[in-house]
Amino acid sequence: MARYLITSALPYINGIKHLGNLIGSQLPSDAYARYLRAKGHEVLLICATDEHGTPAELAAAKAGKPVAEFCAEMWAVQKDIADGFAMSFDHFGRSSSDRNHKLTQHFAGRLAEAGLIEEVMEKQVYSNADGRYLPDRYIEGTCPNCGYDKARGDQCENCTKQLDPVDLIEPRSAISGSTDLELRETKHLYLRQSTMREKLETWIDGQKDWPILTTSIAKKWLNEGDGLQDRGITRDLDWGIPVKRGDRAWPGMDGKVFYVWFDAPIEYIAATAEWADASGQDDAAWERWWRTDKGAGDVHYVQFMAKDNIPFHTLSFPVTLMGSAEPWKLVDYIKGFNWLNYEGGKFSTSQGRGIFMDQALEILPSDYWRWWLLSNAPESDDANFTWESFQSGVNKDLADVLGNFVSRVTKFCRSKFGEVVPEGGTYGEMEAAVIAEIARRLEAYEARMEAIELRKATAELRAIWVAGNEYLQAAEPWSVFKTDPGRAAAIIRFALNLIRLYGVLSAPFIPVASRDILAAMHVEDAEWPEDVKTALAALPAGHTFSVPEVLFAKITDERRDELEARFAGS
RNA sequence: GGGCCUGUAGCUCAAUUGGUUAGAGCAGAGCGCUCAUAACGCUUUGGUUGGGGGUUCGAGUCCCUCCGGGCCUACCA
Repeated sequence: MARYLITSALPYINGIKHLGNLIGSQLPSDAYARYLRAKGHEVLLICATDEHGTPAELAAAKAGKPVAEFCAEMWAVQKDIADGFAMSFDHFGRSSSDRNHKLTQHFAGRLAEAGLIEEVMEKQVYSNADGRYLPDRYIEGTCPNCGYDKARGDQCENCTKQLDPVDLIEPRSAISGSTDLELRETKHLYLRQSTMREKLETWIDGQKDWPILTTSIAKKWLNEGDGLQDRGITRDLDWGIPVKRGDRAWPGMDGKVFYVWFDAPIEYIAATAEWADASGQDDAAWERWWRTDKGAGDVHYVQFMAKDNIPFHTLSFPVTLMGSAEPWKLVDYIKGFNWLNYEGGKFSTSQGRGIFMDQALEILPSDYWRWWLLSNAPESDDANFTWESFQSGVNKDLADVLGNFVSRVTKFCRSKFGEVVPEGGTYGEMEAAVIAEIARRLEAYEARMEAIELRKATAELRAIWVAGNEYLQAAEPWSVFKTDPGRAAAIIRFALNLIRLYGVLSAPFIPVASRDILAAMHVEDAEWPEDVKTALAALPAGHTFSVPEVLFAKITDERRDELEARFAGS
């Protein structure tokens, strides 16, 4: 029994996320957490919405709502959808919470005391028409390098040259199109990351088991050019966490807020505090997960995120934690994911291309998506969603292999023995062989889960399901029944126990179906098996069950074609 | 431009980190079974591991080079 703190990257607040976002962090973190809980570990799974920044303000303006109201509504929407996908978050927080305000200001104060904050006067583009400062990305103009007329202030998408907004010819606001822009002097706080470069590198070099994807991205930032650069951690915005030094005002920083990337990871901690508050616990309850001086020394902390988030989790956030000179828990393992593409291209919000989380739930139950996404997770490379692959995965794995196994066993039993585990007969070599096979597969399955190799884990789980069909085919209870009903009873008793075991083992990936399977078997609480032979004796003769409804309906070719056309985009 | 990842069967992926004959699932072919969601099981077709060169007793794995795909490059998050 160990203690695992697990965080999923925070989904941004400005809209409903698509399936690529889902498989990039939330879904794998849930499968991992469910597995560890089932194994009896103490687990805390944390997620939250990331609510600050210019895009949130613009999305709110577009919706015609005050930003605070907009974020509150979108948080509720995202929470509902997460519930719809059976995410087992212990807490789904908000980066705009009071807890995060306090903690973010606390960290800023500590960093300032440690001499890691520098005040810098800089020039920022202000748009009079929009009444706001514009981030580089929101300034458009003609590229001085290639003449492309929709170049952005940070980079020209046409020639990929990196730009500064002042380089643009005829710059305009990307929000309003206004050319009424001016450069204004404004003061900002910079986090002196560069001073901690060596400390970070030592820390990262000590992480021998991190994936290449993770360490290579981190090392790149540490060593490229002049090395790790200092980073602005404040912005001229209304919506955000006001710049304060602990609980004291910060002279000269009135009206400014912390940069979203400074406060977002701190929300991992704040959300844990929100969890304690919501469950009526005191500060010690969350501090034992985060403070190594208050009980977090034995915590194993795993972060899930897509690859674009890695620099912030390997560099900026650790600088915040280490720089505070307080004993905060640092991440032990980062699980990074590549991208999920849609039918060979990118998911696109603006073009309506691909599938969004709310739409997915309207089409089919969450387990269908969970299974396909997790068994095709972009772990080693970008992955590709196609309707054909989705249909095949759902129909073959879920309907034919698992669903049909449950169906054939329970229906056969009902017709020959009634809805009760039959008695009589004995187990022989055939059953011993199945027990050995499943024990071997289970060991592999557990090893894959512990290594967070989810694709490989699903392959092992599938093989465990297949073993049931192989057994049934070899044992032939439908033939044996005619000459030796007692032996047929033993076979079915064993097969019904396999169903119960599948219900237990499948829960990390398809929790709803697992619950349905166990409910059909009239099992209240199912523990993860210590020993396969014992687990396959859990349902004794005389135990009743109910033949379940069809667990997984197949996706027909017509349905697939219809969905494919519907989501093709404009 | 720079850096990183990647290329294995028609498709999606493996290959115990340099070790016998490169394996699975899907798709295809054949056979079997009839309990079951026309489901299941068995057998089987299919690869010069992107091309070329090198190191080695031995290379899918290491090195060089060429070709293809992808990502990152710090103010979108």
